[in-house]
Amino acid sequence: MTNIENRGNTTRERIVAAATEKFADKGFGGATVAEIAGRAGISEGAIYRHFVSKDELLFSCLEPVFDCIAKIAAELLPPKRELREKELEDVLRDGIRSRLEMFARYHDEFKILFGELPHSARLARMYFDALREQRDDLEEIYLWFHSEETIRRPPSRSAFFIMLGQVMGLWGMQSMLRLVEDAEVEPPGEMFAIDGEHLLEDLTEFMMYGLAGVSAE
Amino acid sequence: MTNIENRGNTTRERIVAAATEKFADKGFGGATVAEIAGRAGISEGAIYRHFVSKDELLFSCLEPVFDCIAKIAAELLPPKRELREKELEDVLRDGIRSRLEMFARYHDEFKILFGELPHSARLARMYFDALREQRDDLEEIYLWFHSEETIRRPPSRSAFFIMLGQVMGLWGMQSMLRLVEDAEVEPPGEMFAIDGEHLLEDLTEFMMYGLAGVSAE
Amino acid sequence: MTNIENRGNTTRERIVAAATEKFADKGFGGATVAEIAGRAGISEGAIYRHFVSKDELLFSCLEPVFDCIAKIAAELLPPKRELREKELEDVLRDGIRSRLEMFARYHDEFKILFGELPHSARLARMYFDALREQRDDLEEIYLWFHSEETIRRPPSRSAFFIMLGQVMGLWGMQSMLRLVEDAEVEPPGEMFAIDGEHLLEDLTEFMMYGLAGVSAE
Amino acid sequence: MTNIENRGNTTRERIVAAATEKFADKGFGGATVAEIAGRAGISEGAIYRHFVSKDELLFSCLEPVFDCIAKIAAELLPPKRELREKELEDVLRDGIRSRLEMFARYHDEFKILFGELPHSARLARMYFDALREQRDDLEEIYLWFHSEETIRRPPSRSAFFIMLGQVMGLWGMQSMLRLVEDAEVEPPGEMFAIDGEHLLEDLTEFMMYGLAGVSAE
DNA sequence: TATGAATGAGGCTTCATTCAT
DNA sequence: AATGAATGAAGCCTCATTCAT
Repeated sequence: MTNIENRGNTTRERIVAAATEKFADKGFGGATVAEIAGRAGISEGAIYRHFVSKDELLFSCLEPVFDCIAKIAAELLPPKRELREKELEDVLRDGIRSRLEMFARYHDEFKILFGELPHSARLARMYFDALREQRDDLEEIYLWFHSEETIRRPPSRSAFFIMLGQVMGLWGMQSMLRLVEDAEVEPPGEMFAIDGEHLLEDLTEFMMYGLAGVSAE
Repeated sequence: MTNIENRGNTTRERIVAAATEKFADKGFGGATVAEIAGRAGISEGAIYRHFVSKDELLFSCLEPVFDCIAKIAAELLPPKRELREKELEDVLRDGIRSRLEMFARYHDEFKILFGELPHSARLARMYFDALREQRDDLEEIYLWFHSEETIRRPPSRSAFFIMLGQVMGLWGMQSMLRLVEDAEVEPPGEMFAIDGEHLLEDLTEFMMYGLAGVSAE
Repeated sequence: MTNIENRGNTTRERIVAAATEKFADKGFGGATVAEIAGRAGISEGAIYRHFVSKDELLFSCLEPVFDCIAKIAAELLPPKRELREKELEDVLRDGIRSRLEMFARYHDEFKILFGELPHSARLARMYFDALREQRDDLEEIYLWFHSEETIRRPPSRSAFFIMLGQVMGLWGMQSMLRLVEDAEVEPPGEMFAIDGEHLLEDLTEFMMYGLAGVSAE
Repeated sequence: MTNIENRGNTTRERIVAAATEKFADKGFGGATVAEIAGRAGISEGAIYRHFVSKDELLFSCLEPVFDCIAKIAAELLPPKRELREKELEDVLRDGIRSRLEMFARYHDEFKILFGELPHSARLARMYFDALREQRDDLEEIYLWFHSEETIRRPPSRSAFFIMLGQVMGLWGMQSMLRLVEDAEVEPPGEMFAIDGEHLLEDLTEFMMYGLAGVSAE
């Protein structure tokens, strides 16, 4: 357990770091303000000098995720302009990689987000707002590759929804992996002995050609 | 909100029904014994004649899911014997359908399970145990279709993990859909206006051929 | 643990036997009606057909003790009439023996009584009433032996109080012994390896001559 | 009822004082945390900043008794070194007096201790441990006076057990007296109209020479 | 700013007692 | 008479939040 002090110089940053850790570990309801304060190395009351309530602290913890989701979406745009020079496979690989990296980097934050999402209308609203933006970028890319005849079918109604499902699947894999890594539970056999780089390749291939497909050429 | 009395005749069943509803709605920690009792139409203390603790009540709520997961795995076996007569596409479609149905039928239960999984070692262990069994069946099917040359590649280390990811993705889609349906939040545009039957077809197609692949023949 | 059914044929007697056992073991407050019912082999509700409340059950358990205290006092009387033919030592020995037997026979009951006495005015009143009767008998005996010049000093104000103290001491010894015998705790060395018959003799001698005294003759 | 604030300046001390009072009055199980808090003039929850549980509070209340028992035992030692210059009678009188004072000073604490002893293995163990130490000191004194021929008989197996009984008897007398003094019950006649100084003398005499004995000289 | 004791509402659980069967 | 499910009051304990220092 690294010294939490490294993660931020200001008291406020230390509190957010401690809270993120605890919320991820025990859930929002399961973590207590007292233990967050303890982890941050300050007193219980001091937290309320920086955050008006435990709820506000939660949203402060999640700020980075929403920023990150927005940034990821933004990253899709620039390539779009150079799309001519790119293969779908590379775009897919980059998208998967950046999302896996995002989930790894902000694992605690996403764990909190997806954990509380179902019980907080406000959070759900925020998340869906972030989603909306991505969809539009996604559509542009989709249509481009369809016009290039790399993607065979025009975007069905389900298309973007399926892509969302793919991202959720990515999260599911990541979090299962972490659950096992954290050694809290016995892993179910060699199923979880996954090598990151191979996974990325296999995933890209799967999303390109499925289980049974081959390249059209 | 339907009358909960319909869901079971015995008090015990009514309690489980009420608890499942509340746990799904607010999370295990967020739901109180008092409100479960209220929903079940009995007094708080009465719950403890039927369940030794709130924890035991949680596990009683989840029993159906574990039974169901086991049953789903079992369902894979019989088709396996008739595999010769079946196309991979049909097997895939059936698998997706049965999982979507499972997630729909036991939506509350899975919501509880996946919500508590990260914070309960015991639950995680139970879930992973259930997973292990499925993997073996999956492998047999995979190998069969590979020997038939329908599936192009031998099972990589990632293969079953990716399949797990696909199932998690299915759950992610379902729960997002429900979140929106429950009208607690504004849906993010027409992205969620999904028709079940089309989704099933599109998903099957996607898992068969990916975004860019075509049939080998 | 002997079958409690032996201790009484009627349901009421079985309840009293079970309650006495449980009250002695866990205290009045610590024992629950449910476990008493369980031990008696009947249902919880059935107890209330025989006793109006847990309190009444307590007093029913203690009836035998009060009867016994009265009987012990009565036993002192007959010897008094034959006092001429008896030595003080024998009277003492008999008195000690009968009390040790009483404490052994009604150990549970006395444990309950002395346990609740300090917290129940009603119980205290009942006990003191029983005490009063004994005092009068005691005085008669005391005076007789004093007139015989076996007891050297006229009864001081403290005399009967000291005798009461001796009886309490007897109870203290008995209950300590039982506590150790019940093997719930490590006995403090060989201090508790006591032989009943020797104890009786030693006690009689102690009460006759103290640590340092000798017979006057 | 004196203002409890006098008994300690710190909140913790006030809580212990209030708890001791309540536990003595109603027993450990009978006293509620709420009424202890009320008596201490603080809120219920505040108690848990100072004590981890009601149980721990109990042991904190009893600390003084165990300290005192140890001290009493220690006090026996110094006189032992000056035993040559002392009469057994003085040693007895001092021993009785110090115990009566101990029981008076820590009356509530001993009431709690002897009340819970039969139902708490942990407490019983602690008490017996304290007893063990005393026994060794007692033996030394006993043997000394026996070698001096003041005590007539070599220590029988029962000897120390009888001494324990005497101490229990002392406690019995004290607590009966207090029960009556507290005016909760009608005293059983003049039996309890005891004068402390006379009692001490009479007890010393009784323990020296019993009912019938005289000095050997 | 920071502390940490204190609050008070509320959570889980127990249990004497009642009541329909 | 008996059952045992149900009640409801109360007990122990937790914790977000406040406040005097």
